[in-house]
Amino acid sequence: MIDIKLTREYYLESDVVKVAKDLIGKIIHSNIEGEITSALITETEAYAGVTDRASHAYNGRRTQRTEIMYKEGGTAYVYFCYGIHYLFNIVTNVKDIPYAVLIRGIYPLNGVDLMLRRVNKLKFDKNSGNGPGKVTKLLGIDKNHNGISLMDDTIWLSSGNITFNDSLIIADKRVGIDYAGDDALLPYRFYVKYNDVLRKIYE
DNA sequence: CGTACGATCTGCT
DNA sequence: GCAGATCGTACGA
Repeated sequence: MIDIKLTREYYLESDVVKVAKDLIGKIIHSNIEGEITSALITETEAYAGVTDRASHAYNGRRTQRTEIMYKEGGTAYVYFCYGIHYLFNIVTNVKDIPYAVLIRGIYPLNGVDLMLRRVNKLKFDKNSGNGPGKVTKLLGIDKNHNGISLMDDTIWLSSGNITFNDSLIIADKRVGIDYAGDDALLPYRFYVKYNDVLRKIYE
């Protein structure tokens, strides 16, 4: 099975929740100043645009920051949070519909030494890639990557060659959005249980 | 212009 | 388990 870069069509999908789930098991790659890393996507969250109170674009909010979310699917939306962290999102759907998927967890595959250096650690454990702030740090993503196209060769995704059985993918409510009222209860977060497949790759 | 706070992580207790 | 770090963004005055 060949590892194929995800195309524009993939990101134009209108059901952002479906994309969030489908991204589990895909591979994310970064080439930051010639330093290449890749990792398996293990946790995501969907943000469903203008009707989703948890979304930055709720109620059609358009500001300098959120403008990126209105771009065509396949665009990177990177923003700064808690004064410390950059969070990486993938814009989906067609232009002017501000849907996005937050990447919350990865397992390092290639460029492991480089990633360890970036987080100043000696070795990984299975928690090293869970948390959206850790994801960007491991991959070397920061605000310079806000707005770039995932068709380019800086940050891109590929199909990978792993398919997780549906029963291994858990849907749950999203994290850290208590202010979103009822929308905080929506099962828009997806993650794969640490399982034998991962153990085999990772240990 | 001033201020409140957030899609969090780490290290120490 | 909790406080501290640390700053861009949004919004109201």
